Amino acid sequence: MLDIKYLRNNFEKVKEALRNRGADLSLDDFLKLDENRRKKLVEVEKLKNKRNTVSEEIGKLKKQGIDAKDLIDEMKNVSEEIKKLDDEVKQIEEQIHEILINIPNIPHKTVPIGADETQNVEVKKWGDLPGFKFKPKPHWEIAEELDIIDFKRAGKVTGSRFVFYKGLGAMLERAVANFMLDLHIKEHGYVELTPPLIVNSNSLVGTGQLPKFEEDLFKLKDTDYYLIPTAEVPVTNYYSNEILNGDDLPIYHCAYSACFRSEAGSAGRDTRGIIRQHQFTKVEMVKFCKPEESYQELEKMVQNAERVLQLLELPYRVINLCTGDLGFSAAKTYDIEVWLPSYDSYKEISSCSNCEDFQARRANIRFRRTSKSKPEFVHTLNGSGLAVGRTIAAVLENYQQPDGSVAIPEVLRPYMGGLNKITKK
RNA sequence: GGAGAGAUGGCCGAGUUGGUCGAAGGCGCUCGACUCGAAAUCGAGUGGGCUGUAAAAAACAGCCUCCAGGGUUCGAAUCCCUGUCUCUCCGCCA
Repeated sequence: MLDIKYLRNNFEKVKEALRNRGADLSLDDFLKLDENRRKKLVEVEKLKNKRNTVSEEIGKLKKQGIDAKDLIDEMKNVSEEIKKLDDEVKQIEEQIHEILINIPNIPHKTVPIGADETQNVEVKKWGDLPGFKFKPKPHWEIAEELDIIDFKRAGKVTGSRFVFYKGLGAMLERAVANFMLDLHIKEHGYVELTPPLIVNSNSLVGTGQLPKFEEDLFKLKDTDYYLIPTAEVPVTNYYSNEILNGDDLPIYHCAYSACFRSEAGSAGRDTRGIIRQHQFTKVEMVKFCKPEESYQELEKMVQNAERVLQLLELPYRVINLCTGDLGFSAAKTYDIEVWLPSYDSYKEISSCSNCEDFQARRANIRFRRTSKSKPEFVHTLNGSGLAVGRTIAAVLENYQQPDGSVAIPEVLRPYMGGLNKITKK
């Protein structure tokens, strides 16, 4: 959510920023509503002041046993008038809130201006692409042949876009997750949280998935609960409605969780394999920091995510998303894309965003620089570190051998009981 | 799921026959005095949001805020309704 004062005073600037994002929003009503609200507030506050002072007087008179009937009658009218005006103000405020809550974040000045993903800017490339001397297979074929992922039975048990990991596949899933967690906890300074996988709508508004993107979520019937689409939601909201101590910032949390996405509107995309699932696991990184340090923290977070791929020795590139490709809450986002031979291209495996104070304002997360200072909104960041399913796909494809087996990356072996290879039975 | 109790400021905790209650008292914290310094003691201060004076800061004034949302009333922390959460007991369960 934008600061209402900022919007009021930088109206044209905001409109331009939204145009760059391709967000077609009409803000025309805003200024009028805003002005009207303040006019009405002055009016009603004056009346409330009168009511407060006179009511106090009535109390005093009654204590002395003096009849205050005239004053009470007068106040009846005042109270009615107040009720009427209060309703009007409330209605206006709802309209203003409706507008504010649907405005996406303003892109940072270092974000390239562009209409869509074709105008994203590659900022880094790492690693050598595998030079196969045989025809590499896509991960779903490798996995089925090794009997480590079962697509068919998941379809039977649940439906499309679900899988069972099986045997060494299931172990690999745990290994990848534990490797990532240990790295972030022990070397990058993150404190692990195991979050609820179900959150209420308020939390989803806090991080920006609601109210605009409800169709992407799984909602639990007849409740206010949703399955989380990412651990970013519970972890960011962990500090909602709190005022943090400035000395404790920056705060780093990581969380391993399942994520649930309806994938509405992506029918037909990535239908094979484990790239696009309704349920997948992910290690998420979330940071809370002071405004002046958030961009430096974003760079560090990207490095933390990159480190996972470097240690796994998987080739990747880093992309600076352009204005037209930014997510709703993000002011700046780097995507990390891993090399996937079956796609003959790079595929997103992490997305690291600085949301500045956009989520903090929605979720009301503040901090005090010193015990005497006024509260300020923190900046929040989030990034995948990494998506586990896509990492497994990348490992299977990049580490496949001519005989159909898959070598296990060095750093994962301790997590696989020392195993160095997954072979056919 | 059934029965009961509760939710007050950073924390503890008064206030529940409605009327100077934004809220006693204590702790904590900040500043000052005392001290070579510290402790102890004494004094002062100490929530948040919104609006106006104003374009902004300091300041001042007003409004809102005692879990949330409604209601009764001239007036609600106090009364009524709904919801959320916490605790105790019973049942069930990993």
